[in-house]
Amino acid sequence: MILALYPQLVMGSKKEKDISTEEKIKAAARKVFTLKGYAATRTRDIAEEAGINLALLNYYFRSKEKLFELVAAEKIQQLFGLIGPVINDRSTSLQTKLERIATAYIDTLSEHPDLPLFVLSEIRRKPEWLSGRIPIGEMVRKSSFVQQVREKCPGIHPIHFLMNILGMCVFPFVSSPVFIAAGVIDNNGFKKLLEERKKLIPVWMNAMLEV
Amino acid sequence: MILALYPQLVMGSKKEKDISTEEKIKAAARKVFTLKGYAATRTRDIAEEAGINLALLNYYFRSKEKLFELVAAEKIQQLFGLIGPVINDRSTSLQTKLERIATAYIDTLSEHPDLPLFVLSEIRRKPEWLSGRIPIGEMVRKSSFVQQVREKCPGIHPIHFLMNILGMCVFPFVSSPVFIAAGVIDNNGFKKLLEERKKLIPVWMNAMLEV
DNA sequence: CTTTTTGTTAATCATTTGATTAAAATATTT
DNA sequence: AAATATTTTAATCAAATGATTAACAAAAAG
Repeated sequence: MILALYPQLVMGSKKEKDISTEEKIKAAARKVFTLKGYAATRTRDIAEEAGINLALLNYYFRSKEKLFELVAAEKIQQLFGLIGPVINDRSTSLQTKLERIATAYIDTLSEHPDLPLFVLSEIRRKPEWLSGRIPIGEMVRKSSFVQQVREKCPGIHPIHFLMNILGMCVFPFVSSPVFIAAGVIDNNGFKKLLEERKKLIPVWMNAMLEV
Repeated sequence: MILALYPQLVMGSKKEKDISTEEKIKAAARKVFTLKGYAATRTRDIAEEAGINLALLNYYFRSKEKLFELVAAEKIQQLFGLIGPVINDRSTSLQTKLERIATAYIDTLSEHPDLPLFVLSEIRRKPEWLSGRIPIGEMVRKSSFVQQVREKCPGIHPIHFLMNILGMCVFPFVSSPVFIAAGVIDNNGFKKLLEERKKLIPVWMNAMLEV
């Protein structure tokens, strides 16, 4: 009866308004956490961003930590969820996979530019976070992608090529603040660069695999 | 006479022991800041790591912020100082430059694996930090490297290739916690991979430039 | 309409944390 | 050795911050 403290945990007890408020907080948390990281984020920042009273945050999510874990899990899924279906698809050629990885990552990260640095930082801070979840290791090793790379280029460990394509897709986003602050390129130039890379990266990857 | 508060600022007033203590604090700050970032670092962590009283930190460096700026400037220099001399050397071939960049970065980052994520995170947090310093933009655009890339591959913006080689060198270090936590590779495998990459990256870069 | 449950707020707590102070210890100068 | 200057420490401060509480408002149930 009085056990409906922490509504998030009570299935079916949600009313229209709850969802709206809870979602407002989650959206604010996503924004602030990904922008500033866990340590630099104050629960008051999130509350303000969400336009709600600070106490509500704890009412819905109990603690900063709990709210963060929710957001982090979501973000990790967002980043790594992309690659699984592509590299495991046995019906596509290696060429197609390379094209799909490049466009999928560049398109997604264009809309969430701070996703990679956030995830990489937080996983380094707490690696066990990832260890527990989906066994990415298995998935990668048994993937059709690794199989195809191994056939095409037997002398070299396939992880090299996974690192290369991910690096070429992701690195521009983690390094863009540097390139822009350094005056090497401006915001529009960066956008144009990304469009070009969608087509260039698969071509480059092919060239590397031919070596 | 009593103006020797904050000894760091008073030239020539340093005694043997000062340097030792000051350096102990700086070394601790380097370690903790690069490992945890600015926000997650407590001055007490640094004091403990250095084996000194907390007040001494403020005695020597006035504030957390000041100490951090010292460390950050050093780390930024450490990361970007590497590339300047190489890409500006007009007496070397493009091939040689590629080899030098790969070995310089992989060797340096092998000893300071958390350097890139630290610098990238902190520059994103405060981009004006970089803007004020050395004009990297100028240096890159006028570099012999960019010149040579432009000649070899006129159709494609040279920044692509700068991003590619930096990405292929740096990305393994920022992503290694992920690959290791995910069980895709272990620590020894990672070391071996890095050794291989020193030779492979220049070869791959050449292949890309031929496309 | 009354009662009960759920959602929201302002005020407050307890802890953490960056920084300071005043005094003690150590070194340097005269 | 005495006087002075410098380094180090323990104790403390004030602000920031995550979290709670108690009261109130709104909604749902009876």
